Amino acid sequence: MAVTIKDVARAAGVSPSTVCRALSTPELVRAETRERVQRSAAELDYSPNRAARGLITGRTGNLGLIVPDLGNPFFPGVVKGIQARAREADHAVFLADTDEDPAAEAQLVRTLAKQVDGIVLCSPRMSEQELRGVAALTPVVLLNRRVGRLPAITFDNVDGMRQAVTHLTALGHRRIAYVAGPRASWSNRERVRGLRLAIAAAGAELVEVGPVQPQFDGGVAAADQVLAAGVTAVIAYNDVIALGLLSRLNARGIAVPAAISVLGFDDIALSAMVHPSLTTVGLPMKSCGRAGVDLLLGLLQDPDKFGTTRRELGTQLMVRGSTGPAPSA
Amino acid sequence: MAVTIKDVARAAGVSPSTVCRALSTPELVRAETRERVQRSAAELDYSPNRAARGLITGRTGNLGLIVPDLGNPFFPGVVKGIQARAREADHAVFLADTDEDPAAEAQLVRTLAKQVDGIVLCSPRMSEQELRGVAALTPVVLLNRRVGRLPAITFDNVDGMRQAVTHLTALGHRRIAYVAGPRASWSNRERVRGLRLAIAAAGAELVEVGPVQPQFDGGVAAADQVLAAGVTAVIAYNDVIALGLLSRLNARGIAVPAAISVLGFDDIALSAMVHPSLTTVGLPMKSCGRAGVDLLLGLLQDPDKFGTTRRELGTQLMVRGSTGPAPSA
DNA sequence: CAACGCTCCGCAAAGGATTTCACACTCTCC
DNA sequence: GGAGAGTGTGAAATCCTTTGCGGAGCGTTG
Repeated sequence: MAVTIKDVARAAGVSPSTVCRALSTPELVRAETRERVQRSAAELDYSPNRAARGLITGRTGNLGLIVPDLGNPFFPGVVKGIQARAREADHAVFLADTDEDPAAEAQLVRTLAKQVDGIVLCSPRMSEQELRGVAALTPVVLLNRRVGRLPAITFDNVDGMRQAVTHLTALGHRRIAYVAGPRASWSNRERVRGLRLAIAAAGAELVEVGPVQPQFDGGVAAADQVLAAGVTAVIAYNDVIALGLLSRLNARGIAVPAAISVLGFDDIALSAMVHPSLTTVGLPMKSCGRAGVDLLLGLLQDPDKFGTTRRELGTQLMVRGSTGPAPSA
Repeated sequence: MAVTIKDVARAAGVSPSTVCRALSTPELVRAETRERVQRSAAELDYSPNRAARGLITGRTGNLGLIVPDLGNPFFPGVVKGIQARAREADHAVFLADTDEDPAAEAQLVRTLAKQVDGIVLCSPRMSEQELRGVAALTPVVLLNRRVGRLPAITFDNVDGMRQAVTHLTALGHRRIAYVAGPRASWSNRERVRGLRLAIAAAGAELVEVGPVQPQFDGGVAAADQVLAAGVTAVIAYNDVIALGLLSRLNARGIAVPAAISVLGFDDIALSAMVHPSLTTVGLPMKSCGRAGVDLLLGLLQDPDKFGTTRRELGTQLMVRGSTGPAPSA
């Protein structure tokens, strides 16, 4: 039923070999023949069966993409970037959502490994050891995590925190709370590191709250501790937590930013839609996805390319309505 | 490098044919042999090359999934449902995001068609004609859209609107605005239909505003028209528009729900996180995804199964903070 | 004892594309 | 005019798995 290389060969009056060459290495076939073949292929709307090709070339033209939770608005941005770049490179993308289950991650890599040329692992939750294990199975690129010398795209969390703290201290805040994300999270550790550096440099004071789940309810739960800590500003591990904070503060009748400033991380679309809108450290999610695919495809072309296998992307503070001058009291 | 059926055959001291049979049709091979083969396969961690299998069986074990925009929080829910169900059935999922481009949809179907057993089309934007065209290429299931007799999973929009209007009229609202989504949207047409029925049944009055883009800014843009219409309640085509409404109303100092009630559609996660939280008609997104995969897999097993190729899922009004009694004035 | 039937397994073909190798042909140059 | 180089094409092998067909071996029956 589907049109095969033989059909094209018959239509063009040549052998399958020639069809293959005319389409994949045109310079090897005489101009006249080439055109005849290409015309026949176009007329029949022929495109090679990728499975059959993969069988012999060893390349499938597919990429795997594993994310912890599509429901977290951070990920769709990354996924879109990956999608777009992969399509440009004529690759299809297998998507798998692990529901935040580290065990499922490793399992899925193993399953996908045989069907793809490489896998993009988005904010993987599994241990370093497991990660090295699966990296031995198939080419892998890490997004938003760094482990040893494995290829990875990350954000400059430290500089992001510097921007955040600079913004807050410029507004007169001297005592700042941080609502921590999961201890196992690499990006949380990086953000804490950057935060401590920036706080120390500014001579300010830091109060750490948490860790909490990086979800709305985590922020809700942390809000009262933040208030009890007597700070004038709070930085959340991510925007979703910050939104939870805003919600609870609002419910308790605390004015934002008049009484307390709130600052998030990620710049998910939602952040601009709430009231007050959320000041946040923006991460280039789409670029991250694109860069990840670029890196992976590069690695596939030239497997021993060391050196540029890791990239760090810049961040940008988005100042909105949830931060303001420290209360003069 | 990868372990093939021959490796297993050698290890077990049988032919590749026997290995294949022992693993896929165990009853055809003697118990003793079967166990030996299965043990060897397990030891070598063998699993059949799906591309090679697909080449001969004609089934790839892959499904395609096309969504207009992952950034719209409605879709990740559906995608997660699809993911989960597909994985249970041991199928992998190709994901493609069209960025709301109807032309890309048709193109992607054509590209994916050869690599998958069937495709789930999520809220497709393309025309009925194109839709029928691509349905001829490969088995297709529609989600959130109905066209002729094509297999489809939809929501009971009419009943959803009935619930919404019943809720509002019970609160004393008599004059209600509707902010319409895109004219080309099937679900918008259905919602309008249900709305008119319910409004007529309740003897209330309807003011239609829009259509606007189904995005935050669309809601922002519609808010002032809604206010000018002198209504006491407004129903939005979807939650994202409703959030835009809330934002603009808040900016203009209009109290919600004291001065005006706002009601959305979809129940995206965000709706519960804003202030006031959004009353909305909840759609079972995950179930929708699961049902779509079920339908598709059923169709693949038995291609001539007419009758149960279309399902409509119930909706559930989620009453939250954005709706209240009509102002007594 | 011969014939038949059954079970279990191996051989070989098939599926679609790529690639190596060899063949045929043209052209050049001695 | 024939040897050699170079170009363009086809035949056949290969990738890995599945499956129709047939053969070997054994047990049963007339």
